Amino acid sequence: MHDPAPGEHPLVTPQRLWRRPSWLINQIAGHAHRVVMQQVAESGMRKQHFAVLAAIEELGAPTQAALVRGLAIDGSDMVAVLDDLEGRGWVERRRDDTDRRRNVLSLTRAGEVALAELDAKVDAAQDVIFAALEPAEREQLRELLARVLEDQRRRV
Amino acid sequence: MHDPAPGEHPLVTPQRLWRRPSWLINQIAGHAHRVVMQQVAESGMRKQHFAVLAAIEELGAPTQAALVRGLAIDGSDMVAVLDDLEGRGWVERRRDDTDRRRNVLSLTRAGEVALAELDAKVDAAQDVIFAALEPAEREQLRELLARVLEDQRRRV
DNA sequence: CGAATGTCAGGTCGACTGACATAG
DNA sequence: CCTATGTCAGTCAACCTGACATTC
Repeated sequence: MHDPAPGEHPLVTPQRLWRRPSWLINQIAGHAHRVVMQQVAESGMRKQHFAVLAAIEELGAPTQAALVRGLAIDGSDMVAVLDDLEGRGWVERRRDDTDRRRNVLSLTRAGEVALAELDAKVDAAQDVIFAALEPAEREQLRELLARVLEDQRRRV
Repeated sequence: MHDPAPGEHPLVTPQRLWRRPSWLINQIAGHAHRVVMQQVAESGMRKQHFAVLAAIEELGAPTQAALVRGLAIDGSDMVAVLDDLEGRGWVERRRDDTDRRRNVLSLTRAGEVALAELDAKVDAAQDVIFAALEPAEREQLRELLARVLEDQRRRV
């Protein structure tokens, strides 16, 4: 289309929505999801795969149930994600001897390598998403968000 | 730092995720979605219905395409939302005489009433979601988010 | 027994893609 | 011709529900 006027599509959004933090968060979450996925999809992964890999490495040898609670990923989906990661040889599931209901998870060496790659890509995505903010402002935002999330979890 | 812990589950989440604003935003967006939906579902609505109603009222008599751009709702989904709103008698679609590709949208009086109700419910949801923040902090958060979103839209 | 864990089948909402007819 | 607009069909990731067998 030709561009005669400076604003061909004004891209108007009602004040009613700009004033709701929940709407803003939702929009940004959508954008963030797109950016992260674009990075992560190059390795054939999704966001949850990264979260699960990161959690397993950092938490030592967690059970599935621990990840379900800590990552707020549904138990049904967790099964599918772990099936996938196990199929790639990045994660090992083994039955806990002391409580045979539980699966204890661990990373393979290939899993650690994959995690390191994903980690860099997700990190790069942050810079794209929050490019508008100075480092100090980004940290300020992070802190406010963390407090909101902590409060939300406390009220479960 | 330590949980008062009536429950035995520490609810551990890796630092790797808490340090990524995009993960925090995603978690909060999920929670916000739940809270808003719970409010709005009482009227048999969804979030997008509210956004569309609010946009039509505030923008005057927009076209569908204007809403698609301004609200970042996909054109396909917009059709379904408007079908629904029109079916309830809250919105009217009429062909634009000067450009017969376009649908011009307007609220009925019943639509205005419904919007007012939804508006109050969505507003109440904000207080639940961001209860952890003082009013000044909430405004600070809103401003940071708005800048991130403005930047994101500028880079289309 | 009751509770927790992992698994499976299925449903919903929102984001998206591709195709299409009509109109400018 | 080419673009914009609205519509339709259908995919996909994330989220959620309910049921179930096994184990504590």
